[in-house]
Order: sequence, then C-alpha cells, then structure tokens
Amino acid sequence: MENSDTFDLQLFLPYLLNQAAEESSLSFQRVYKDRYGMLRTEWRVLFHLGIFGQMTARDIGLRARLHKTKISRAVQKLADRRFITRHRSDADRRQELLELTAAGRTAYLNLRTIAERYQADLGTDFTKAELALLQNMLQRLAGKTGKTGKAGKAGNKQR
Amino acid sequence: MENSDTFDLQLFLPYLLNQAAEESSLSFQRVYKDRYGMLRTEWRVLFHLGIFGQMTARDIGLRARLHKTKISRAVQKLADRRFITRHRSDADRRQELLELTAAGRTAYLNLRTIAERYQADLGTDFTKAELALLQNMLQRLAGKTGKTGKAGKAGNKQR
DNA sequence: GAATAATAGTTGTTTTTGTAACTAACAAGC
DNA sequence: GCTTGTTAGTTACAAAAACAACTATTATTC
Repeated sequence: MENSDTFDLQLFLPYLLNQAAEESSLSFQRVYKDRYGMLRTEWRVLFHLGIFGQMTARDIGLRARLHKTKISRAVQKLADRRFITRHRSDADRRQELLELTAAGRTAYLNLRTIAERYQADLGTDFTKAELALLQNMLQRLAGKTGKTGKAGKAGNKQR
Repeated sequence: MENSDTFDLQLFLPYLLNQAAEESSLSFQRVYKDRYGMLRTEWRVLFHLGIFGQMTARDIGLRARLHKTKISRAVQKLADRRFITRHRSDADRRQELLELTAAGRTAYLNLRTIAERYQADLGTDFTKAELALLQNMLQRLAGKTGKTGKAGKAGNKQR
C-alpha cells in the first residue's frame, strides 16, 4: 500500500477555480481574439470604458485589479486600432482621459451581446438560485483580503 | 444620458471566475514559488505524481489538461531538482515513467498539508453545503463540452 | 515488410507577462 | 520656492506561456 493518497485535487479550490475559469473563458476568448485580435486585458479595458464611460488608466486598474503596465499596453493597442481616444487631463496633466470611439463602442456592444448570450445560456445548466449563489461565493472569494471587506492597503500594487 | 450601461461585469462568469481564481491562487502560489521555486505547472505535476503514483507525461496531460510542452518543461525542472525520476518504459519506449523521489514526496506532502489547511480555512467563510455546491458547479463548468458530460473528442489538444 | 500515419516527448521561436527602472507632473514640508 | 516624496504612465529587460516544427518510436495498411 503506502500509496493510497486521498487528496482530491479536483476539489482544491485554487485548482478547480482555474480549470473552471479557463474553460469558461474559452468560447468568449475565441470571439475577442479571432474576431477583434484582442487580448484579455484589452477586452477588459474596452468593457470598462463601455460601461463606465470616460476613465483614466488608473481608474481601470483599481476596478479591474490590473497592473498599470498591462493597462498601458492594452491602451496603446486599443488606441492604435482606433477603438479609444486619449486626452491629457487639464486638471492633472499626468493623467489621460480614455474614451471609446464609435468603432470602439460598436465592438464593445458586439462583445457585450455575446457576453450576455453566454450568461443567458448558463440558465440551461443552472437554476437562477444556484447561479446567484455561485456569483455571490465567487465575489466573496475574489474580494480582496477576504472577510474584512476592506480594499487592503491601497497603493497601486496589482497583478 | 446616453451612457447608462447596465452590463454587470462583476457577474460575468469568465471575468468573475478569473478574479476568484487569481485571488484564491495567491496564497498557495507564494508557498510553492517562494519556498520551492516552483511554477504552477510544476506543483500540478508534483501533485499528480503524489496522488496517482507512477504516470507518464501523457497521462498527466490528459488529467490536468496541460499542454505537453508545458509538462515537458515542468518535468525537466522537477528532475533537475531531484523531485522526480524518469525511466523509459519497456512496453513503449517513447514513453517515460515518472515517479516522485523521497525528496519529491516530502515536498508534495508538505504542500498538500498547506493545501488541506487552505481548504479547511474555507469552512470559516462558507458552510459545508455551500462549499459542496460551489465545487459541484465549478466542476460542471470545468467539465469539457459542458452539458453532455462527455470528455470531448480525445486527441491531445490541450492548453 | 516497406510506406504512411500517428503518438510521446523535446526543442526553437514568437508572444505575452512580470518586474524594475524611468520620466513627467503634482503634493507637502519647511 | 525649493527640496523631498508621490503618483500616472511608459519603457526596457527578464521570465513564462503559446505555438510550430522536430526526433524517435510505435501502429497501420497495403
């Protein structure tokens, strides 16, 4: 014997979450990647601007928990493709105000429709209550520093 | 007006899952990275060998859904660090039989203990029933090709 | 049993990420 | 108002991931 190990990797959350995340990201990834040549950070930036309107890179970083270099690069690419415009802020000339162009908005709306369809399709596999609980638990897991709810030490130390 | 967008990114599963996965991976990553200098693929390979005993790279790839090049490199590093041994199979001399060394087993047991502690700590935030449901849903989400439950087309096309 | 295809695993090259160091602008303290 | 410290964002370099092409071996087919 000596090798009847009973640890169930499939239930270990850091592992299981990654598997689920990768799998669920796949179909959506094919769209933003194949159709728009976007990277993950890029669609995220696009969505933030689509949802919240004008933002700075910093704002996006705080909301999406993305490192500023990732955002900087995503912003460059999105600007190259004329999906966003960048204007230096008058109030603080270090900052840049980012905004979707018409083309960017179109891409966003297009992707958003697909995202909504994805979410709706989940209704086939899960009940509304299940889904709500899942989302709630995931948000708790994702929520920085867990139970305290605080945003954890500020700074701009993201991943 | 014209910009009252109501799409809730925080509830979009491919996004939310990634956030939760990243966050939950963090504390465990610090251990295998800082203490053992391992990469994600490396601890996964280590765990598979710890749990299932002797396996080939191919077996691991199928179980963990990892691309063979990733495994190949993880195996090299683990062998360099004397955590695993590799023996060419007599039955099929293309294959290599991988196994933990004593040192590898020690590292595995050590990490497993930490993983178990992590899981146990989740009991603080979630009830047993909640956790079971979460795991069940995540497995359904992770399960290839969703609702059919089938393993989806074999091949060795992983990520 | 030779030719063709398929598989296990490796290696090389290109993308993408992570990290640290940098520039420019602002803020505070004195 | 000048020195010191912060912050927004970029750039350069190192580490890791993705992808394609390769070698060696086994399986298939005629």
